[in-house]
Amino acid sequence: MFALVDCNNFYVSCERVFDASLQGKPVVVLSNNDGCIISRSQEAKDLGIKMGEPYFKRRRWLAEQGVRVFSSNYTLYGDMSGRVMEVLSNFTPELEVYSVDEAFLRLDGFLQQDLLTYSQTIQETIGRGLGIPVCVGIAPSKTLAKMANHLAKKKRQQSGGVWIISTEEEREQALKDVSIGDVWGVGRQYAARLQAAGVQTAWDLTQRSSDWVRQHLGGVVGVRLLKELQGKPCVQTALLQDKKSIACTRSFGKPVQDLTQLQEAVATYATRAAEKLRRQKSAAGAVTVFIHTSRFAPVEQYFRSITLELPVATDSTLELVQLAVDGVKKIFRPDIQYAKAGVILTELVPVQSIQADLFQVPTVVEHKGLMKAVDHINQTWGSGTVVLAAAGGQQEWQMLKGMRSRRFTTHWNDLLWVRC
DNA sequence: TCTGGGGTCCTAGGACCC
DNA sequence: TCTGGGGTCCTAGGACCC
Repeated sequence: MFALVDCNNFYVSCERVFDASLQGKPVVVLSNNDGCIISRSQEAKDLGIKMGEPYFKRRRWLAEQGVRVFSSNYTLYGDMSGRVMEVLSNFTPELEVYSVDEAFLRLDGFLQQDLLTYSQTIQETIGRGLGIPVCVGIAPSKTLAKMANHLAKKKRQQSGGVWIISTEEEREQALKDVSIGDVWGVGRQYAARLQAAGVQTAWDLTQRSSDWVRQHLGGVVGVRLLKELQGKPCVQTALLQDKKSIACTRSFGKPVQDLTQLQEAVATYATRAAEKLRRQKSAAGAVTVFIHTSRFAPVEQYFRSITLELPVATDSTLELVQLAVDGVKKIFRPDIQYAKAGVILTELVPVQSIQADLFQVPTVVEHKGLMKAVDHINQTWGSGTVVLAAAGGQQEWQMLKGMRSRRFTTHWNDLLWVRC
């Protein structure tokens, strides 16, 4: 059996841990740059606020309703996520962290009744220890465990936040209770196509033949989904593995026209991406840089990107920043109002197995000591304590995040501020 | 005025090889 | 009239997830 443990309204719940006055109130957390609403407390959902709504459209209304609004504080959420996962790891020999707020636990050899009390213990332990409410779904496959978790949330009153699918009858009932668009792996496009073909619920899908599903649902992906719904596990999630690409992309706080400013932004993003790269002990063989206008603005649209290959893979911030800055110069066109830029590192390889050049010391080696020192300083004193001059000083393009809470658990100076 | 960011996998088709 | 068989690699695009 698999359990899926999923934190409720995760970002809002994190904010509530550090501010008791948020309990019982409508609260929302915004995406980067204060763009969209991406986490809502139950009270906010009850007010009719939708996932992904642009903040600016709702701003005044939210204020009128007394909704508490936060810019996103990913440093805090990431740290809280790590603590939740550590607690969960005590409950299973096999924990698969699936996303920032959810994880699969392998639970073999339990009786039905034991599963229920075990789930409640998990809920209580995380609730008491960390102040984060969670729901638990349990079933014989990951897709069904996702479905069970969905039902646990949907029928919170009845379920207490735990839902178990173990018997044939329970499986059939669950499949009939969940519409096809709510199935894990069925997005908007497929949902529309399936509904048009007469498939309304998960149960309807399981009544179709394997060949039919293969034709109508993305080939082998659909067939795997079908088996999972039948209770035969075959979906592998392997998110604990190293990333195959690493990106840092951001919208600007206000439009940018100036090449120097674009280069500063891109240098900053390349620095962040390089930090992530070194954390997983990889080196990049190629760097992609892009810049573009706002697709919502009624101006001439301009989308450009360039991919630069490295002769020898590297994890050096110095080299990656240089490449990114050179790249943006090549695709830059003046008189354009840029809204967003990004850096994507690809062709990642383990730093141990870099294909070296015969006549040159790889920068992975040459800059190793420097990078180690920089990472150490930034980890100890907070990211951004030391940066390259190429990242600029004023950073006028910085995204908006005026309503961010303090990074209570990770930043020494943020904590000090609270104490003072 | 103001609309996020970061990933994965699969498929089809083209180019190329023997 | 009739024009093989088997394979790899790469890329773009489309779908999905949180």
